This record gives sequence, structure tokens and C-alpha cells, in this order.
Amino acid sequence: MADQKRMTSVDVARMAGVSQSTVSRTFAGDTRVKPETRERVLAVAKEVGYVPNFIARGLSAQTTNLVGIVMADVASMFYPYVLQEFVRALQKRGKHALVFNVRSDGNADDVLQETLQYQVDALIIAASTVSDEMVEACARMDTPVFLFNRTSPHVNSICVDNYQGGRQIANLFVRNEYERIGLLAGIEGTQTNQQRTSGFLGRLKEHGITPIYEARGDYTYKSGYAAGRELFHSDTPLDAIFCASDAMAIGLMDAARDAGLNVPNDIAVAGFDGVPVTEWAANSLTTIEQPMTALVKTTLDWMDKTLASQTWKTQATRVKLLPGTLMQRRSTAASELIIAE
Amino acid sequence: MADQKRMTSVDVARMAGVSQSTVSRTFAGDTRVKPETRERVLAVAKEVGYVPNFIARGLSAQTTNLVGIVMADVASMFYPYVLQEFVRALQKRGKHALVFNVRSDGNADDVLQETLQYQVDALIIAASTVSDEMVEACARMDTPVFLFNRTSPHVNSICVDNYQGGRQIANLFVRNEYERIGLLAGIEGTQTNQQRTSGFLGRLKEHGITPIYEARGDYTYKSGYAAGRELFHSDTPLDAIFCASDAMAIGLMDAARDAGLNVPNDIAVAGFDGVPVTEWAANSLTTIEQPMTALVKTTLDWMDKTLASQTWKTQATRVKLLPGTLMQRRSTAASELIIAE
DNA sequence: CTGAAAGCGCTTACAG
DNA sequence: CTGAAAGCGCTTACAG
Repeated sequence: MADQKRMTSVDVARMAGVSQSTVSRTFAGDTRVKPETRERVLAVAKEVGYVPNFIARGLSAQTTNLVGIVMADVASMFYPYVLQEFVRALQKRGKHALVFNVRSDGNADDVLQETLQYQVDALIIAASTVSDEMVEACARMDTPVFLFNRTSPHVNSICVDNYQGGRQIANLFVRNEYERIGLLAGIEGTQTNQQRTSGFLGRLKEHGITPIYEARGDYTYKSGYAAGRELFHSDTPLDAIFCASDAMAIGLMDAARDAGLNVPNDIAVAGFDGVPVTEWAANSLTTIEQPMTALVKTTLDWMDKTLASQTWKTQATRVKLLPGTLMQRRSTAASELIIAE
Repeated sequence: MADQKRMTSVDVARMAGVSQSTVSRTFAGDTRVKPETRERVLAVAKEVGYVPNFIARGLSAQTTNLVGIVMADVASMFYPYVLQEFVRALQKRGKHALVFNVRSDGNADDVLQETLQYQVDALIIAASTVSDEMVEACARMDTPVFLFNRTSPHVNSICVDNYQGGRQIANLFVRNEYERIGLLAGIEGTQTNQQRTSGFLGRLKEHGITPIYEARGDYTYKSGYAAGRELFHSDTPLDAIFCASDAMAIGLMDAARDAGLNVPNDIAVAGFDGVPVTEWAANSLTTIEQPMTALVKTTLDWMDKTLASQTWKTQATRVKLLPGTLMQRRSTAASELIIAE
């Protein structure tokens, strides 16, 4: 039980009677190694508990299999699932997630430097903005960058189609013949909010409808609840309201209930994101569900292809938009449906 | 804009007219470097965009500043916050999180190997079990391991005091003079469930009370809702019920509402964990709040101290329990209080 | 199919 | 205060 030092490929080589190169090749899956040799090496390695040192491999091979993931804080209810999905999917691809956190109102520059120092193979930035200089710095390090759920003309981006989602909600409202319509927008100036609301408002306008009530929240439950209190204490009866995030929509629904109102009979509510709580019985919220698995898969497939390509730095920046799915639930059910139930 | 290759300390040394050692020392914060030299090096580095390569540093210095975090999936509602807190706190300490995911029902062995190959300085395992052999393997790699929110006699562990939390809920129930009491337990055989329920049941027994209703869920909202439906369709009126997780408690409350019952007037409900949704107006759930920040800080302080110590491998394994905080909310409010409101 | 050897980009005694 | 040099544990042409 004395302090046996860490085993290295040299130790294994000596014990197996081969060269260090052969040990290395064995673990790299080099098919040129003779099967018997390979087995002998593996046997010795197993016996002494040797596994390759990825840090040394990274330095030597100039590729770490590390992917940096920069996330804003979890306030949004959506990101924890995104993060988990990335971690899992990367693991399956033999890569690993080096996770960084930034404040939701900051940009990612601060931590990007550190990420690059770990020689990550690629960088995924979710819910933060990056400066053009930083993108330049990443290019100098040969590190491709992907913006997740945000778009930029200067960075490859993957995002749900927020604009189209807003339009889908508007279409639903029109189909359900709601007339007195409200909008609870998200944080002013954020791209997400701008796209969701402009899709919604634009489509309504095409039908000659203008919302009679507009308020603004910060995407949180709390702000939705507060907006709801204000709305329901005013004398502005609405047929329906679209909230730019699920959390706000649920807050607003709770405020409605506290004000003695019934959703959807007194007011219909729709959200955006499709987080699990929207399915909860008490909520049953109509929403645009983000295609999370597809978003993550698209990002990682793109990343893999980029890493395999020699010429990615010369390729034009692209934005990939994936459609969300309208989930119609009780919060916007037409009354016949409710009765039929 | 030609493909300038990555800058190294050798390049900077040449351009600054010093040795590579001096560049290295400058970035390591070695105080022996003469201030003027230091400034010159830093100026050149900045100009050419040089930053040290952490992978090379890791290989050379035998310490990566990487901490492996192994997490079960986010089903529990609690882990996303834990993960974010760890990532943030590690960043502040100049370390970084290499995150791995395991299925909630599996143990962490599968991914531990990979973690070790990245030469992480330490390993934090949340919500998974580890085999003794794996702990042994970590010790061979000189990698200290910490179990988070689970305890083990063979691994250093940090956990909320689940047993005491269960007792606190029982105390509250007794104080509120609830007599017909129910329990919605979590997954059988999990340590968390065992401790929470045995604390609760033990304390009740001391008061001569035996629950008249016991059911079991899997910690999720869905299982809580299902248990609630069953309970409220049976003829077992209860004064109060303790659910072993917040998610189950909220599911059960929603089922109560759907059955036309009022919480707390018809039935009082208490949960465990203190996740943000318990504060939501519609829920206002009494619960034991996990001291998340303190749990994370305790873990990292312990880790830092361990890494600084030469003798940690000879020290006895310890378990650190932190008390949770009883948050009394509307779901268990005595009726007078509600009227007084 | 295998080995000897250079090299990845740092840290760190050692010498001055 | 600074430099020359060994070494961290791998990968990968190159030679056979």
C-alpha cells in the first residue's frame, strides 16, 4: 500500500516487453498493432491500472477533446436542460464539457480567455453575447465558436425560430377568435424578446389586430406574477395574452387564479420555451416548445463537421434556425373542448 | 491575416529579449522577476495575444486546476442550482468544472475513469454512488473524492441533515396539532428517502403518533400528482402530509386543488429541498430548505484544504452534515394565521 | 508490425 | 534576479 506512483506508458511498455510507442498505439486504437501484442499490452495495463493521461495526449496531439460551454445563469428555467443535454451528448461523442458561468447580463468575453487557455477544441456559448474581438481571438486559436439560442451575423449560430414561434401563437389566437389581446414582453433589447414579440405582433397586424394591453417582465415567474396582478386589478379584460417566456406565463396564470379568474375561460394564456413545468396539471400551458434535442444535435454535428474540415475558417458564417412546436394545452382551450372533456 | 501560429512562451521570450523561464515566471506570478522585466514581458504578450497554455502547464506542474463534477440527471429540480453554484464558486477560486453526467439510477464508476484521465485535481460526485474499488482507484491517482448530498463511510461526504429535517417537519405537524397524518415517501432504498422518512416517523412516534396513510413516489411532480389523485379519491381524510421532495409536494397540492380541496384548510402539505418553485405564489410550500451555498462552500473549502495538505490520504473519512432551514409557508399555515392575513 | 527519437509548451530545481 | 536544461507523458513522422 506504499505510494505507488502513477503508471505511465513507459512502465507498461517495460512490463509488456514492448516499446512505449506500441503502448501508445494500442490505446489509440491503431490497427497496425498485432492482435497478440495488443492483448498483452492491454492485459498489463489492466493489471497495473494504467489509463492514458489525456493532458499529455492533449499537449502532444494538439487536441484535447474538451469543449467549452459558456452558460448564463439558470434563471430562465430552460438552460439547466440545455446544459445537461450538451454534457450527455458530448460524452457520447467522446468529448467532454468544460463548463463556465457568466452573469446573464454580461457578455462572455471575461471567461472566454480562460476557456481558450485550456485549448478547448470548440466553444459553445449559450445566452451571452461575444465581442467581435473575442471571436477574432478564437479564430487565432483555431477554435470554432457556436452561439446557442442567439444569433449573430459574425458567429455561427443555432437558434429556435423565435419569430416564427411568435407568429404561431398569433395564428392560434386568431383561430380561437380572441379579440382583446395582450402581450407580456421580455427584457427590452434582448434578441429573443424582439423576435418573439415582433413575430407575434406582425402576424396579428396582418389580421388587423392590435393588442390593447402591453407590459414587460424579465422572463421570471415573479415578474409574470407581478404583471398579472397589475393587469387583473386594472379594468382591462382580455381574451388572451401571450407571454414571452413560460415562467412569466405561469406567474401570470397564478395571479389570475388569485384574482378569482379562470384560465382559459376568463383569459387564455400562452408562453414560450416548453419547459417541463408547462406540462404540470395545474399549469397545462400552451407554449412553443423549443426543439432542445435537435438544437443540441445540430450544434454538435456542425461542430464535428467543422473540426474535421481543414477550411472552416474561410467559410461564411451561418445561422441555423429550427422551428419550435406549438403545444396546445388547456390554457388556450376553446370552451367547447373543455366541456367535451 | 495569414495563418499566424499560436504564440508560445518561447516566441514571447525571443521578442522580449529574455529567457523562456522568465516568461513562465512572469505568468506564474513569481515575485522574483524584476518589475521592469515583468512589464516588458507582459507588454509583448499582450501585443501578440499570448496567454499560457494550461494543458502544457498541467502536464508540467502536475496540477490542472480542473475539478471533475459528476451529476445525475436534473430530474430532481435541485441539481441544476447545485451545478451552477459549483461552476461559479470554482471559477472564483481559479479552478474549472469538467462536468460529467450519469443516469440517476446508475453509479458513477463508468465515467470516473474518464474524469481521472483528465488528471482532475479533485472529484465531486453528486447524486450517485461510487464503488469502493473506484475510490481506491482515485486514491492511487492522488485524487481526493467528495460525495455531495449523499453520505458514505468510505468517502468524504457533505450533506444536508435529512434526518433532522424530517424531524423538523414532524415537530411542525405536532405543534400545529395535526392528527391524521400522511407520508409520501421517495424512492425506496435511497439514502435520502430513508433519512427523511425515518427522521419524520421517529419524531412522530416519540409523540405517540403513527401515520394513517403511506404512499411512495419517485421524487417527481408526476408521481406526487398521481399519489394525490389516489389519496383524494380514497376515503382517507388527512390533516397533513409530508412529501419527501418539493416536486412531489407540489404535484400533490395540484391534485388536491383539482379534487376541490383547499391547502392548507383541508390538508396541510410539507415538502423537502427548498427549490425556487416552492416560493411561487400558487404553491407557497412549507419545506426544509437545503443550505445550498453553504453546502457548496463547505465542499470547496474542504477540497482546498485537502489539496494543500500532504497527508490527506492518511486522514480518516468524515461526513459533514449541515442543517436545513424550516421554511413555514401557507401550505401549513394554521387557520388563524390565514384569517389574520 | 515495431522501435528510436523529436517534439508538444510549459515548470522547476540548479547554478550563477 | 535570470538562464540553461531536464522533464512532465504522450503522439507521430521516419526508418526498418
